[in-house]
Amino acid sequence: MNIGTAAKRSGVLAKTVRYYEGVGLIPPAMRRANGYRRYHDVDVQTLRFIHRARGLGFSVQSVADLLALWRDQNRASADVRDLALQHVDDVARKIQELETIRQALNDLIEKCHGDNRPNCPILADLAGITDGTDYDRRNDD
Amino acid sequence: MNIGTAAKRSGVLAKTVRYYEGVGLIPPAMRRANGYRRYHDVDVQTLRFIHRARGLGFSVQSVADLLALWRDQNRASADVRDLALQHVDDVARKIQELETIRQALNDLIEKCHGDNRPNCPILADLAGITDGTDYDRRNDD
DNA sequence: GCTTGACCTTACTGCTGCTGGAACGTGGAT
DNA sequence: ATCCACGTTCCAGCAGCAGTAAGGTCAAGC
Repeated sequence: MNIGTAAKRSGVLAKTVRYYEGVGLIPPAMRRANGYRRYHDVDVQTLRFIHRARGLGFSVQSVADLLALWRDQNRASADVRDLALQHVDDVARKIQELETIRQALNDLIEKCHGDNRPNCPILADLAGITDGTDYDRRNDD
Repeated sequence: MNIGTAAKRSGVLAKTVRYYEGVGLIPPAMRRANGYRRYHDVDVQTLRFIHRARGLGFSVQSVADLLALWRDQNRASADVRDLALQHVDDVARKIQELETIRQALNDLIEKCHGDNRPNCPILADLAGITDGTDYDRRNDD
């Protein structure tokens, strides 16, 4: 099959397949006489694997590692698990950061009237005004 | 003061200050006779504003919008609030995505023995094996 | 006067992970 | 003959900086 078919069957865009080849995530495809890349079912499987792993947020480098383990019949499942643990750790940390941000934003939003008047605790906070002054009676900036 | 001092006082790296000037987030600084950029307290205030806004995850473009509102004495606080609401929405969506990923990863990790043996439900899942077969009695790939 | 070291300047490259476009060749149907 | 969908390569661009090169400047110490 050509790249378009492999792309459709795997869920990876043809453009992205070429990119993956370019960065070495997948080996260079065999070519037909006309120069077209030729793919087989096994390649589609690999692309699906990649697609799922990327969907779980693994970096392209990590996907490369996972692929290597997948192909290694003598792998230890502990190595795969470690990769996943490392990743879930990163994800958890990222979630924490975003939760902190969300909380801070919600606090600020709650305090802001959101009307026609210029006074705004959000801007006041960004500007570094953090005292307890009633923002309705002062100039934020 | 020079850029290094402004950087230290604001928390923004000197390099980043130049970048912000380059992309138009802040106006070009006045120069001394020797070509050095010269900053004043008001610039440090602006940089701190930017630093905080970036810390809350606002994009550089959004920070530009916030800065414009900050400087606009006739702004409506509703406009600021809308920006914040839009952003907190994006953050919440991102958190949701990451939560979904985390859940999926944890489910997989839980199923994986993580020992010396090659059998690994994580790889099996990525490979698309999703039936209920006991993974201990089959070959994942 | 000279060196040292910290600071400043510009300009360019690289990072992640694609995505879009230009400019062109190919294949199959009408 | 023509058309369109598909394929090819290469180059540029997104965000938001960080790193590095190759220099200029300035104050302090000897």
